[in-house]
Amino acid sequence: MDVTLSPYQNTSVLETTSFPSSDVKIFQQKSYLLNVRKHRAHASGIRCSIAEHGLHPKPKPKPLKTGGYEVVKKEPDFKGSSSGLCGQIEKLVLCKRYRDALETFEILEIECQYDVIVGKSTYDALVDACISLRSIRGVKRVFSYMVNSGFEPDLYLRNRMLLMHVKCGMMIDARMLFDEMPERNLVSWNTIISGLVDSGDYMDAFRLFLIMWEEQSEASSRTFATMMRASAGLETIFPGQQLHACAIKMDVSQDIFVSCALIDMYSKCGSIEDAQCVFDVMPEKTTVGWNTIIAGYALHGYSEEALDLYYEMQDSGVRMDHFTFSMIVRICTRLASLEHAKQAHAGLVRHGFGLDIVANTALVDFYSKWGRIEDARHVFEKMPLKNVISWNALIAGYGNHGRGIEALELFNRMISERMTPNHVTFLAVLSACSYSGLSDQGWEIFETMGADFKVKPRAMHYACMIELLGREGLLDEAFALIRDAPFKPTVNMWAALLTACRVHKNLELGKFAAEKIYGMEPEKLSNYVVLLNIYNSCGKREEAASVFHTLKKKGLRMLPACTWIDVKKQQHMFISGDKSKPQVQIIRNLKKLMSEIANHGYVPKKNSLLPDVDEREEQMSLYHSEKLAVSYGLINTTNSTPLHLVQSHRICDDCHLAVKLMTKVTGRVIVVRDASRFHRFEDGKCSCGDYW
DNA sequence: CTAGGGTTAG
Repeated sequence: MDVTLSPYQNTSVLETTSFPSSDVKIFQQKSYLLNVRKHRAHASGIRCSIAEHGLHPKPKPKPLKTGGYEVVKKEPDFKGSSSGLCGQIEKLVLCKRYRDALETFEILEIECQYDVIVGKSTYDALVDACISLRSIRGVKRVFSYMVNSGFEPDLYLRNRMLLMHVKCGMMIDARMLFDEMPERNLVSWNTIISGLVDSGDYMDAFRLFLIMWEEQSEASSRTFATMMRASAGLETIFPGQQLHACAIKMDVSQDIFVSCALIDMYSKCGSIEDAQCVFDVMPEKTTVGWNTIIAGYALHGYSEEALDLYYEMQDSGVRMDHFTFSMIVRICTRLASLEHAKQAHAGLVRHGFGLDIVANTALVDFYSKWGRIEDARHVFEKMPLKNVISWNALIAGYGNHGRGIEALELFNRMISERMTPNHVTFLAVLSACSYSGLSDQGWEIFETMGADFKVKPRAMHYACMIELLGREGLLDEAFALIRDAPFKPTVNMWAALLTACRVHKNLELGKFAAEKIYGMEPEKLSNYVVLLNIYNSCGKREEAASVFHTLKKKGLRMLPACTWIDVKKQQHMFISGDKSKPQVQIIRNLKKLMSEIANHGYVPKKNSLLPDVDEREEQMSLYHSEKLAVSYGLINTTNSTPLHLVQSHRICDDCHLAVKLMTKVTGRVIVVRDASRFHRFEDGKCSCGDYW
């Protein structure tokens, strides 16, 4: 069967299902929103209908930040020698030369002590400089100068000082400043609340909001936009709904910022339907609005729909920005869609975002995940600015391609370029060592990362080391690492051990690991299958029957194994065991291929010891979805085209061997993303080093 | 009088 992918189909198995679609819940939310809309229509009848016809007045343009930095008349710097320094600072800030501005301030500070009275407009400029540079040192110096020189700030300047602390993440000082303010206005409240949200203290944000609501009984659209972010952070829909209702009562729900924040809140709290409703009634669909709803669909695993929305956005004539392209590249990464990604890459450059760090990092990730590590490298080297995420993406790319030496070289280059590695960097480096069998280097890094780089090994780093040991067949050592870990072993650690047991055929320890995993994630289908297969392999019929019984009782259903392949910009899905008529040509070609690879040493492998997918029929392996997909891809593309497959399950031993040899006889590159990792097959070899 | 708000990458 060769189906063009229809909406939702590709998401059922592959994507996360963290948002169970409880019909009742959605129904309630929809009716809630319906009421909300009625309420709004009632509250502002005429405006509403104007809005729905797209005639809603545009929001006022933001006033430009230029001007307003004139020297304060009554308080110029009065010691002759330093006069002009303040004016200089203000001018430097206007030219965005923030570092120079702070340096000039330092001169003023050291040479004139507190004799120079710095005016309000200069402080204002210094606040901008500190915020732009995120300079904690700068904040402390500017603030202490103000206090020590006896300058008495007014409410405006106090708010600016508060903002300066908030934006630099100095929330303890900001809280003190806020508490000590002789008077506060709405701006003060909004500023401190947005700081709390930025630092992830969503509950505190709500507490302060409630105090503000009761004490001042006021709030603006800005307050709601910020509070929606707090609700989104809580990932619970109820508070957000309450705020939505308040926003409607205050007649700010149509505000462009509030609308976007609402879309984001609803999608992050699990209701893409409500997010869509808010998007539908947005008076003016801005770039950010589109971006937010696209991000929402992507978050829920509806990658196809997200891509459709992106093309709709394109047609609507709205300007696309670096946010848009970054997201689209990431969506393409999940869809394995080289064509769409290439177009997005072109669009990115055409629209003038070719230097954007986030979008380029997404591209590095895309190219390296889809077997084009040289392209990833090219994008990376052309980036004028790189951050730790960019480095991590490329290092992980080399690791996944089984090119550990290059990954280590990059890591060293990163250190020499004074980029600080983080825990993700070490994950990439350690797994690169593991994939390439660089066990000495891996151990050295694992043992020194805490002391040398202040990154304590976490569970995932342990899992990497367990895999490293597992590859070498050192199962007892791997088990010891789990037992002696300074924290409770995680599922990932046991899973790494289980993989090692599967590859090295250690049933006893494998059974132990599988039981542990089963105990920790009793709702996950694949764990039942693994356990079931292991019991069957051990001949433990009774245990197997009991697992099967529990599975039935919980209503979990075995899903068929699926593979998707991109051919000529279309995605096609194949299901294991499908023998329907349109397959005839695919099967014929497959049989021909199988006999060809037999000449290169192919011997069918028996069912692997612990497959992820239930296999009841012995001779079914010819009909495995990955073989069907490869056969289809080979028939329908030209000789040099690489094939890209995504599949719901871990590739089996037999398919892995078969695909390896197929790349040898056909000269193709075949890239497979399976449930556990990435395989790049070329010339009879696989990047995973035959361990997965 | 000024100031405070929404979306992206490993």
